Formats: sequence, structure tokens, C-alpha cells
Amino acid sequence: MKEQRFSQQRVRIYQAVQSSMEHPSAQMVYDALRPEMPRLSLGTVYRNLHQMAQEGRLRELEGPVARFDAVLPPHTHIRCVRCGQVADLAVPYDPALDREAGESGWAVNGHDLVFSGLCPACRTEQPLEN
Amino acid sequence: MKEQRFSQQRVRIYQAVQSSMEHPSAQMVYDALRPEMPRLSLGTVYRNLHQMAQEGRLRELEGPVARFDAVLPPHTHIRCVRCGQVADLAVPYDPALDREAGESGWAVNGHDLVFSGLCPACRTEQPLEN
DNA sequence: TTAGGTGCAAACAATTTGCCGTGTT
DNA sequence: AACACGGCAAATTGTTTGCACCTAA
Repeated sequence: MKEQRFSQQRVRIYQAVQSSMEHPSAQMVYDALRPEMPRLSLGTVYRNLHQMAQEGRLRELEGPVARFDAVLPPHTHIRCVRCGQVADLAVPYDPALDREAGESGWAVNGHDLVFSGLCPACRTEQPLEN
Repeated sequence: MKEQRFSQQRVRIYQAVQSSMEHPSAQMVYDALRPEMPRLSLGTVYRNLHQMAQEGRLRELEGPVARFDAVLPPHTHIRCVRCGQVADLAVPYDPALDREAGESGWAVNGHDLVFSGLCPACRTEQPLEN
């Protein structure tokens, strides 16, 4: 793997993910940093998030739009099907399952336990009629 | 909800998902049906898959590219990080977790338990150097 | 007959990439 | 100075949608 440098952009992007409670998407990180880094480009945000995910410095949560988490130990998430919000959830995550899954012929990396539903804000909204 | 008709396309699209072991994507369904339905369009495949998912006749598995499953009872999946293949996995799925998650203030729909790793084919491939 | 469905092409949205000048080491 | 990195804009990819014609009921 290539040598790593510490550009201001990379550092600030990492901090933006780490300091956010909302498991931000690339766009959210971009929006958060733009005020203080007006020349920042969205491509750079994507490049760095993806790179840090590959190095294992960030965790990428997949879905219709990718979210990022600076908390590395695997844990449970819940995603709002209406607004896309992602939050941590205090439901136990069982690493032992990975061993069990290993008997399948696959080389198992790990697993994601992701709930879905309506977040507190969205559940009170009008369900959109049709 | 609107009246449902049974167009040939919808029926064949459903059958294509049901008869496939591979949790096909829209593109895969399209490719599978094209030989026998040369005028089928990819838009129609997307429209029908999405509609049947909303009706609950299909289950949509999200990820970088959406996959569809005709087996409705929730169960465990595993996805290959290299080729994207999705398979069923004989790791127990615990519906009781949904009740537990309900204490969070969210209106919980359910959850997905998705492992990731390398499928038998990909694990023997050269890990791409860099 | 009449709503819902289809094909097609254009529109979109998320993400990736090539190029070339800049900044870190 | 060397090579990784950033900005920018164009390119890709997955998915959705508007419209005019078609078809199941």
C-alpha cells in the first residue's frame, strides 16, 4: 500500500466524520466543510472517504447512498426508510456469528446488522397518500 | 392501492426472480429475459421490480446495486465484496430482535442480517496488487 | 372502453476518473 | 525534487420518469 500523507483535506474530512453523530454521507461531509474550505471539491471527499475506508480508518455503511462511521468496532445500526437517517442502536451485535458463517465455503469478513423503520421525526409525518 | 393487472412482462419478471438462485439485480433479470422477450426494456424491469417490492410480493436487498428475492420470510444473506454475488446463508435470523429495537423511539419494520466476504470463486483469485 | 402497462429515450443522482497544477515530505 | 494529492469537469453507472402507443379486464 502506498505511502500516506496528511493533507489538510484528509484530516478535516476524517474529523468531520468522527465528530458527527449522524454517520454522514459524502455530500453531508462536503456541506459541513464547505464553509471553512470553500475550494474543497466533492470528488476529493469521495476519494478520501473511500481511501480511508479501504485502510480501515473508517467504516462504510452501504445503502442507497453510502454513509461513513468513524467508530470501528462493529455495532448495530438503524436506517430511516423515509429520510435516510442512520443511527446507532443498542441491540447486541454478536461477533460469534462470523465463525458460524465461515462453514459456508466463503471467506467471511464480518456482518452488518441493520434495522429499518421510521425515525422519530418521520413517524409523526403524514404518510404520503396516493 | 391501484388495481393490479397481469401483463406478460410482470409475470415473466416475477418468475425470473423466483426461479433464480442468485438474487438477481434488475440488469440480471433483463439479461435473462431478453432472449425470449427482445422488446423488453430495462425501465420496465425496474418499474415492475420496484412495484412488486412495494406490494410485498418481492423483497428488495439494498446495496451498491439492488438485488431482489422472491423468498419473503426474512433470512440471512451473504454478499461477495469482490463480485457482488448474493447468497442465502444458514445462520439463524432472530425476529425477536425487532421487538427489542422498538424501544428506541423508532417505528421498526424489521432488520437485515448481511454477511460480507469473498465467495468460493473469488477467494481463489489473485488478490489484485497495487 | 379505460385505466394501467410498455418501450424508448431523456433526465437524474451518486460516484468515479483523467488531467494537470499544487503541497507534503 | 518526487510523488501523493486536490480541484475541476467530464464520464460512468444505477435508477427514474415523461410521453405516446398498447393491452388486459
